[in-house]
Amino acid sequence: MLGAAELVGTNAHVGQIPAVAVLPDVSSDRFERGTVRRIEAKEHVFCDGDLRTHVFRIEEGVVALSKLLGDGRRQIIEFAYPGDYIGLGTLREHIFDAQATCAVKVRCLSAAALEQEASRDASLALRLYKAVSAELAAARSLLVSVGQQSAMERLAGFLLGLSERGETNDHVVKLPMRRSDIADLLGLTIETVSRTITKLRTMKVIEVVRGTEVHILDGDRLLELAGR
Amino acid sequence: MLGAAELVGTNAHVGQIPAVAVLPDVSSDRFERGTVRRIEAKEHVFCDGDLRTHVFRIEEGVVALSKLLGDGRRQIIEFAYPGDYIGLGTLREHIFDAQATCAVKVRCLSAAALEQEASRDASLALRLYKAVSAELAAARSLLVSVGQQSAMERLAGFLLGLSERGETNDHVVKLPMRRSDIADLLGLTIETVSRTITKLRTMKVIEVVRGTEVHILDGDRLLELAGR
DNA sequence: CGTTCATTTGAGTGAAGTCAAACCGAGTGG
DNA sequence: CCACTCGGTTTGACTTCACTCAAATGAACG
Repeated sequence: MLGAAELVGTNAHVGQIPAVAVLPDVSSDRFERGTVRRIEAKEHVFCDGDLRTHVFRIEEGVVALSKLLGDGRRQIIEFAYPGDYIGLGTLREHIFDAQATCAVKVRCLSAAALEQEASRDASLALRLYKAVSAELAAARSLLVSVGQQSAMERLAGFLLGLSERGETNDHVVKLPMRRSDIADLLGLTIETVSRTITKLRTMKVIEVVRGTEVHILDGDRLLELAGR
Repeated sequence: MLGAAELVGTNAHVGQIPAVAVLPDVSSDRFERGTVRRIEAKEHVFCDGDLRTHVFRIEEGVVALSKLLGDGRRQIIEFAYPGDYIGLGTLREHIFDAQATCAVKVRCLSAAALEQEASRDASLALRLYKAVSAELAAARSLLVSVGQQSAMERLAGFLLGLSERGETNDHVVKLPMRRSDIADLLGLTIETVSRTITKLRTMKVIEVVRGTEVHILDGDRLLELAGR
């Protein structure tokens, strides 16, 4: 097993930031070990093309996984929330950017050690399998939305998704990301996202507080609008 | 372990079709065991909502994995080619349709037995992990295309993808699916797919024989048009 | 209080969608 | 062997939803 020292400063993009808490965790669960590291808003956890040296578990905050096209277009693949893993897979290099949308804490796990252990420990390997399966389901569901639904359907679905995941109560949704992040997730532009939110407001389906907090006034209507 | 008999006729949608070849395979590899079953074009291997009793490996032909929306809109998630697995995951029920685009042969593997064995055999679990990881990469790449690219970019990328996978030589691509399948994969309409193909023809980038065979005349140009 | 960055709103455009008709190739049966 | 059908594909005319460009508004912070 790798020592904590080897987990610090290995990624150039966050290398400048010292780990806030170094916890050489003694838990028997591989998923619980590793150092925790703080990453500021807009900083990268890793970049497209980086060697995939670590897998990260989000402890706090939200990380956007995205692909940047040559001309600046960007598709967000998913938002990773506390408890989610990023950097899983079998490729030698990352093929996406992982960028903090706000201040974030991640737990760093050595990818090599994880996979080596998984080749001996079936239950660990199965957990990896289940974790990627969940990501797969999420990616496919987003694909359906982006490929087939209107701006309104996509946004309504997005808000419902957040409210279901929500730590707080079901009809108050905190948006921990910018409009541009939502736009790039849903395959829309900032302007379309904004106009659609405005439309939902004028329809009295939602109410927006300080731009970042959405109150769902009419959940049934929102469900309809999402097409389900 | 389940015997071959238990792998036959368990799926209502193909239950009428007797297995063409019953092969109680003695291979030590779980992935090689199971009966092979023939499925005609347009028949379902499984449906959205079905219990996930089996995992299938495509032996021959192409299967479209898709999600049908209430009003008839459809998003194809991926085309599964020989060697690919469909039905992997951890959910109790399927959440997509799997439909043969042409005559197909699939090998049927009991999902329960597979997962039970994986919980004991780490190398099997790791193979499952890698298989799903590959699907995840494919789904994400399609998502980027559908979310950010123009009709021309999507179609050019699709043709390049086929030519790279191609069994035959690199600049002849067989299309084993209808225009509507391509449209539903790329998040376009039949008409847009057709018009875009026509544009590629008039640009002398491709040539189309009997609607189903695409000859790539100018691969470099096609790469450009795909945005890479 | 001014600067900066994010969001909203407005006006006009365009890429892809819709609806409708023509076309084409493969079968089928007179 | 040819006329007819039938599914799939192509083409045409028109519409629309979301994009682009541009300006106004608002919130956060020194």
